[in-house]
Amino acid sequence: MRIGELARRTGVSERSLRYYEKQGLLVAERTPGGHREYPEAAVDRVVRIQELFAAGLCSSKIAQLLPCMRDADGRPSAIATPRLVADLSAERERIDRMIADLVRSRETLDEVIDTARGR
Amino acid sequence: MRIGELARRTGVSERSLRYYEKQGLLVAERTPGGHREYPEAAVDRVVRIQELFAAGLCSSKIAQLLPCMRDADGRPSAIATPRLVADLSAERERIDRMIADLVRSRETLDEVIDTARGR
DNA sequence: GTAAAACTTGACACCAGTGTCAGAATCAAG
DNA sequence: CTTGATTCTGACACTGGTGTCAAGTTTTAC
Repeated sequence: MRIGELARRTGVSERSLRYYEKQGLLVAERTPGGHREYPEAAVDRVVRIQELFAAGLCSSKIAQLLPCMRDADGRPSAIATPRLVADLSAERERIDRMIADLVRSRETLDEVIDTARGR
Repeated sequence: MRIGELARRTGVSERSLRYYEKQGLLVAERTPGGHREYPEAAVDRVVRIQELFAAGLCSSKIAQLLPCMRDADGRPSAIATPRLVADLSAERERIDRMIADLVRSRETLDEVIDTARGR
C-alpha cells in the first residue's frame, strides 16, 4: 500500500511516517517513480511505534528495540544485547512510575469531577 | 521555606517553581527583600502539579483544576463548573487511553527483555 | 493525452516545559 | 561590616515529534 492509505489506516500523518523512515524505524520499497510502497505488516509496526513514542521512548531507542520484537508475522530478527536489556529495563521502570503517576492524576480528576457532580 | 528548600524537597528545579508561579499554579509570600517564602503545604501542591504535568495536562488546565482540589489541609476553594467538568472528563479519558498504551508498551519491553534473558 | 489526485523532498515553525547563564540584590552568619 | 550562599529577573536555547507550505514529479482515471 502507499503512504496515504497507511496514514489513513493507522491514524498517523504522512509527515510522521516519512519521519519514521528517516529515523530508521520503518522501511519501504519504492515504485520505479520513487513512491513508497508498504507491506501489509507496516500497519502493525506503525501502531507499535506510536505506542512506544507515547510511552516516552525516543526514536533511537525504538530503532534498537524494533528488530528484537516479535512481529505479528514471525520471529524477532535480533536479540537484545545486555547493554540494550539494561536500557530497556530502565525504560520499563520509568514506564511503571509513569503509570503510577497517571493513576494518581486520574484519581485526582475523579475526585474533582465527583465533587462537582454532587458527591 | 524558601525556594531552594522547596526545590530540594520536591525534586523540582527552582526554574520550574518560578515558572509555576508565573503560570498561576503556585503562590508565595515575599520577604521584604523580595524573596519567595512558601508555606509547608507548598510541598504537596508542587508534587500534585508535577503529577498533573506528567499526565499531560497543560498549565492552564491545571490552573483551573487546582482550586477545585481538596488540599491536604482542607476543603476545595471552588467547585468545578460544568464546562470544566466536561474538560476534565475528556482529560480523564485521555489518561485512560494513555495508561492502556503504556501497559502495552511495557508488555512489549518485557517480551524483548525476557527473550534476551533466555525465555 | 490530459487533468486531478497522490506523492516526492526540503525547509521553516511550533509547542511548552525546562536548562542555563548573567548581573544584581538579599539574606544569614561570623 | 564583610563575606559567602542564596535568590532575584530576564533572556536565550533546546528538545523532538509534528504541522504546514512550496515546487516539482508520479500515478491514476477518464
